[in-house]
Amino acid sequence: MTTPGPAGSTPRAKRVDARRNEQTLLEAAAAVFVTDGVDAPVRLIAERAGVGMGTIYRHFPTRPALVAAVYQHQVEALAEAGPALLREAGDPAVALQRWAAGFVDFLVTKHGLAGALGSDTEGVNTLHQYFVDRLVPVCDALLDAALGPKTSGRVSGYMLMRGIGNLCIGGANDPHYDAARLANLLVTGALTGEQHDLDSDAVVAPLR
Amino acid sequence: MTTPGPAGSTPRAKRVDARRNEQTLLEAAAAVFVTDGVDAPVRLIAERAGVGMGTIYRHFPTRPALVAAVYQHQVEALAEAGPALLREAGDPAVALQRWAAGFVDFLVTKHGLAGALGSDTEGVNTLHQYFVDRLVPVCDALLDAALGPKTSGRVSGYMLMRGIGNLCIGGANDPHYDAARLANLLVTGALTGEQHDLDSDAVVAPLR
DNA sequence: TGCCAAGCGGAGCAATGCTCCGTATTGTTC
DNA sequence: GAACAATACGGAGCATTGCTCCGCTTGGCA
Repeated sequence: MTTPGPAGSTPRAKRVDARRNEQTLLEAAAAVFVTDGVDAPVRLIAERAGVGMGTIYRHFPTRPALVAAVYQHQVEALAEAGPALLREAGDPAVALQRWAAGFVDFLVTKHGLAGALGSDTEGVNTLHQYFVDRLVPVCDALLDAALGPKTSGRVSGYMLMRGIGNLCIGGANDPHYDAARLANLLVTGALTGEQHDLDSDAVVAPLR
Repeated sequence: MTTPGPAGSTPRAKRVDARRNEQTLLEAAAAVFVTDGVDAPVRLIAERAGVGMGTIYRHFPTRPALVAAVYQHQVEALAEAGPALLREAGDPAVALQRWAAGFVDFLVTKHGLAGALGSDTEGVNTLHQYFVDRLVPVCDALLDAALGPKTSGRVSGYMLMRGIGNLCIGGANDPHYDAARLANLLVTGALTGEQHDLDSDAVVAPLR
């Protein structure tokens, strides 16, 4: 459904200036994201690309969509790294730890990406959606390999990834915060299994 | 330094209308936070309190400061729950797990609090600061009790709390996400200790 | 009662994501 | 090569934020 495809009348290819602008925009956005972080204003990207606001929004329906497009390659690489690690590493648990480390590194390298990923507003966050669709199956496969076939209580790849993603928020500006370390601990916890005897009500009651 | 104190000439007590407005504002803010989440616009709070924008900003220098003031009681309760749990529970590890569960419950109950907490912009986020000052020592004490006196490699209370806080971001709107569960796993990981053999470069290299 | 510091309200500023529409460019058709 | 849609472009403008500024009001002391 994403490629034009020969359904109905041929929808006529994009004009060359359109294609060129799309490319220019991707490059400009990538550059701006490096210098100003993923939260850089759209206007800045437009200016850098020598293009108007409207042009951006014709090519990318929303801001997150642009971000998703910029990082598409890297997400792809990460997705492919999963099976590869499983082959190379002897222990599937190690493979999972390494893959998680790679994911963390990717997120913290791009300032603010993790944060942008987390804002699941309205359920129509393209960025979030794209990451989930592409990477969750990979993560699930790693978990399966490490813990055996999925049991009902086991943590899902989706949860683990969202957890890691959230841990990567706000890492910069804070030398005392180490997202990689925390993610490692989280994965360790996921591999270890859950402690089940908690009854939080004792603590929680006085707080409401 | 926060209370007027008898340094220099007595600075004259606040006027009654000012005190009344401050109280009204705290109540209005609490109410709005419940219905609209912690991210509710300041204008809305002012309107609800029947008060102008300026009044809010005279009483609370910045938006996060208002949020901090609103949740002061609960934070206090959570801080006091730490030592209590340590006394009651036989196992310090269990005490830590329970305390963490209470922290999570507090954060997810208030829509968006965790997110507001995370935005450490400019280093002058009162909200963040307040939580850290009051709760980190408690968390450290629990960790000490569970893992013995602090060793160089051990995760710090600060990191653990920030990690848990981040895990609580975006929990609502997503039935598949369970912050409490992830936090539990993270604490389990922290109690278990770290896996040290990761060499993320193998995964990471192709991503940059 | 008169005075004035303390307090108040809300218009206004700057930043941001996104939309709208008049204008310019492209590529097809003759 | 010229005419003419269809497509694409630019950027002014809208709505929403957090926060500031300043003229007016009011509490409380003398």
